[in-house]
Amino acid sequence: MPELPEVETMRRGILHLVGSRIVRAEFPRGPKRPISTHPTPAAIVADIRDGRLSAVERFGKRLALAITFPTHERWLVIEPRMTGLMLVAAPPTADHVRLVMHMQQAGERRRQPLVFWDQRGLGTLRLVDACGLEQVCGPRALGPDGLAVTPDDLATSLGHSRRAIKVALLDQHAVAGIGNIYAAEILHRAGIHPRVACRRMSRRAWTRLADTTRAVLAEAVRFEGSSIGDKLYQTPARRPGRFQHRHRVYGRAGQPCVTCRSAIHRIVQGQRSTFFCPQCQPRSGRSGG
DNA sequence: CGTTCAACCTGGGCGC
DNA sequence: TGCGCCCAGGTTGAAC
Repeated sequence: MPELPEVETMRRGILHLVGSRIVRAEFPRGPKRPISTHPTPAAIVADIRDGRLSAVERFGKRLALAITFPTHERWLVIEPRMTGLMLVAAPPTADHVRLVMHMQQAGERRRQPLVFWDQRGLGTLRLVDACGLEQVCGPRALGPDGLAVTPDDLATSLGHSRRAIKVALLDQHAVAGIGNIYAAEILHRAGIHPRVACRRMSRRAWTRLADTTRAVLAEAVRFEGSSIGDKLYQTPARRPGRFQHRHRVYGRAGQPCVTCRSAIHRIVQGQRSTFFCPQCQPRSGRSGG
């Protein structure tokens, strides 16, 4: 579920814990199968204990918690994948709680749990040093962040690609943070057909796409992400996001386009659903407004 | 280079 | 009620 806006909302929702100490951490017994971690859960628990949360960063769809000690620093890199959530409120179910960090602010007695919850368990946790962070979240691993991507970034990395633009937008090496929902919403607002080959994109189209990408993602952050059918995704305080009310194409196959009233189409690209309006998103150029 | 498929998982919705 | 199937916001690696 979580794409850039959802992960950014997670980041903001736990920022108030910066400065607090990890008194204790645990991987609960509940889940049937363990999630993927590196190193082992036991090693992570031992290595983050008594560390101080000194920063919360986001790299594309990944969250990175800086944990500092008197002598060194570690980063806990969290990849929520489909159903992972960071929570400071009571989790939806007890049996999908993957990691609990008991946080304590300096001079306070009260402990506050910071939870990673993941129903499907496809999420991953990695505890790395600064060098490891570079490998996992640095520019060799991820392209420019979706909130800051420029026309030049896109034209340079994708301008010669034969891939369909929708598929390319999901490539985290090209732009970091876009997933299936926002790829559809961005292309609709930019008036670009999802099957257009990257190499056929004009300079104007790259500009429109980069500008729209930043705008849509920033707006989705303001609305705290998308909670489809109020199901899984919620903010750390367990509020649903509100950007789903502004979706124009995602999940709307057969329904009228909000701008031109013609029916939204659903196709499959790279084994994933793509939603678009054939009227507003012509294969070449731009028809209407 | 690019595409396709399977795999990793749980759970909701649907048709029968 | 139950079963089988399809679907889902992501990523990876192997095969072609």
